[in-house]
Amino acid sequence: MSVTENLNPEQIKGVMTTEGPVLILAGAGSGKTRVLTHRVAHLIEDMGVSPYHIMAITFTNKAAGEMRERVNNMVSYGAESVWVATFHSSCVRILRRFADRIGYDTHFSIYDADDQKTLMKAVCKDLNIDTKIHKERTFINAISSAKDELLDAEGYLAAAAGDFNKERTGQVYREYQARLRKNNAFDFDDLIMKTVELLRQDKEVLSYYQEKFEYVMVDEYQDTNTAQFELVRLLSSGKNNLCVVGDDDQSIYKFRGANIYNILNFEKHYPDATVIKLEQNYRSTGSILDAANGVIANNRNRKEKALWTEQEAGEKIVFEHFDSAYEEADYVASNIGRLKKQSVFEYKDDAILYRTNAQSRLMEEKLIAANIPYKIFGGVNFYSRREIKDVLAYLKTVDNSADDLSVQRIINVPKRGIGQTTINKVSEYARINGLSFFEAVSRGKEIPGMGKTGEKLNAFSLFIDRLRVLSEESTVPELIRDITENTGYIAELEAEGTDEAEDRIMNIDELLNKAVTYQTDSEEPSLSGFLEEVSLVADIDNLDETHDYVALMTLHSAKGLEFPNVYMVGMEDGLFPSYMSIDDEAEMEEERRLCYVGITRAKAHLTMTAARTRMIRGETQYNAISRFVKEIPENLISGSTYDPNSRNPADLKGRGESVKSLSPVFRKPLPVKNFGTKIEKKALDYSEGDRVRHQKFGTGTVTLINDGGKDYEVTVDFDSAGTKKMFASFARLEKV
DNA sequence: GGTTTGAAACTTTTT
DNA sequence: GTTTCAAACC
Repeated sequence: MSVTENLNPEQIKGVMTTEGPVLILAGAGSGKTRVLTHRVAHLIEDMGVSPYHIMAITFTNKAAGEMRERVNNMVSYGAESVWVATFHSSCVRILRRFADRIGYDTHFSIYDADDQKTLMKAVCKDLNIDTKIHKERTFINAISSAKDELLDAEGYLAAAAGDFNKERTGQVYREYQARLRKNNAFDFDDLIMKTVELLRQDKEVLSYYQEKFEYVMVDEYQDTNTAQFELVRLLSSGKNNLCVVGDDDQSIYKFRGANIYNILNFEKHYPDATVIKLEQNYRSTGSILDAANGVIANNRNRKEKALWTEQEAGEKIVFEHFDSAYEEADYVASNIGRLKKQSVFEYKDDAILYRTNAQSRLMEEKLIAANIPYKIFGGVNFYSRREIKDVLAYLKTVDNSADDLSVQRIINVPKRGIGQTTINKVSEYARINGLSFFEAVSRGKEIPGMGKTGEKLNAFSLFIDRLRVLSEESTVPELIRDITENTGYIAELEAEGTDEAEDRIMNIDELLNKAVTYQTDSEEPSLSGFLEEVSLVADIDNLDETHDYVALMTLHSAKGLEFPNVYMVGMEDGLFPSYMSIDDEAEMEEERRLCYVGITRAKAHLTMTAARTRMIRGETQYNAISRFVKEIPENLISGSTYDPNSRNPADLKGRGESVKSLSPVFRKPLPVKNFGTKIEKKALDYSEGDRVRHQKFGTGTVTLINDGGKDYEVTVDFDSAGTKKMFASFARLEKV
């Protein structure tokens, strides 16, 4: 088949312009993956380029997998030799081969956010920094940003001169980095930065890759950071055939160091660049597209473009406003159920998108109640569960005994009678003698003052040594089985007998399944390879085509996906846009881009919802309708509770005005729902100064009663539970 | 050395 | 409302 079949003229230009730097500005749903895959096929089939010389970098494994599959279907043979990988796994691949050239062992560990925090805690302790005052996270974030900008510890310290706080961070950075080095470990940011360091330092390695990668393509270019840009620049500067694809309107990872100027200034970096704009949208209906355009038009800092579609307007966007987040979730669940029953949409057509992971809980509850299958992506990562991290720590210990963090995590899991005191002694011994923690453990009996515990240390090190021998010839699943059985880890959980313990056993089984899959699917299975795979997968990578469930995820995770029927929930100022970004224009624009991403995920139908009251961290919040909803042209919106002029109920309450008299939405009776959260104002049988009883907090004295219009807000000074503010209808206080 | 309990912090987004 | 962490107790 011809590679230009079914492509529009601009797409064809993107496919055919193979030489030199190319910037493809691809609006949402404009077929950028199509262009990229056809481009690869064109290079191989029509131009005779060897697949070995082609590189395509993506952000997620899912995107990489899709591209590989589609290329596979288009070219006759050799597609598997194309280097299609994420930024991080590309770097791991390079480092696994050449890390020894920058002073690391190629059996390195990869540290995730939890590991970083543990390590940082130890660093702060050593430097006598009180983590109550200076949070580990603050240091980690500062170091991460520095690494995104390719600034090492010495550079950071040099730039910090005179600034006391920055100097402290610089010292923390230096020590943190020394520890990573000692543990033979990289954190996520290191993977990129150290690869750049390797390529800059070692001309041989650099020219090896420059000669290899004759054609380099980068997807989601708007989300690259400075380090990633430099990596791409280095790798592609052999033949200088670099093609980047992105959409500045979908840049949503500034907080992670993404540098939007990489795309905005691409033509400055590469003055001879060909710029191609893909503006025809093939995904969404006219209404959805107009809504997205209406919102994004409010951003000032963007490249002008006009996304258009040949599709009809289709259905209007539905907006519904509820009294509480419960009612909101209930509406979404019953709506999904109804559409399924009417055969309008399958479950797999539906996605519920939210700003924060915490919002998933309520949705989950209502979906369970409605008996609707669903799957939550993101949130608590499978690989960050305790039992999984424990098993992985064993594997990391076997793979890289210099990884003190992993050794210390499992040396007393399950309990072996090796406590903190012993660990401190061993650490001290290791430090004095310049050994790794594990080496010190092996010499446990030599450590002064160790006594009987020395035997326990010895037994542990022999166990690990045996595993290490075993790992030489056995498979990863065998190794995991050996660990969980011979340590008594599973037995301990079984003995516990709680539901939670059962869940943990199931999770370990799941890990075992993944190991089996890895062992059979991978060309050259190895322990390092398995550990690498589990470190670098994102939850979203597991969303497949054949599923039969509703997908729940954050707006961030949804980038790059599409669904026929999308619900954007929690459309409230303070939640989305987040209160964190409300008085910063740049951050507000990023939130707006996030909204744009959300809207453009929808193909046929889009519903937005908001709640007047919502519990956040145990406190009730009052939020106004998101400004983004109001930025959508009014004629595109329908919905029984839509009122663009509705005001924040909290503002009204403060001035003692009745909410009812001001906001027309409140006058419309909402359909009565048959669950117990409906707010109903009833006369109270107690007043200020009375003694009352609460189910949970016990007895107390009423100090204040506020008329909030719809409900009374009662402040009670409890005898033992302190002062609490609550709504009368929820609190069900009893006069005593 | 291990377990229990209560306070305190946390939530914006993640490869 | 949940999770994490330290102190106090066993």
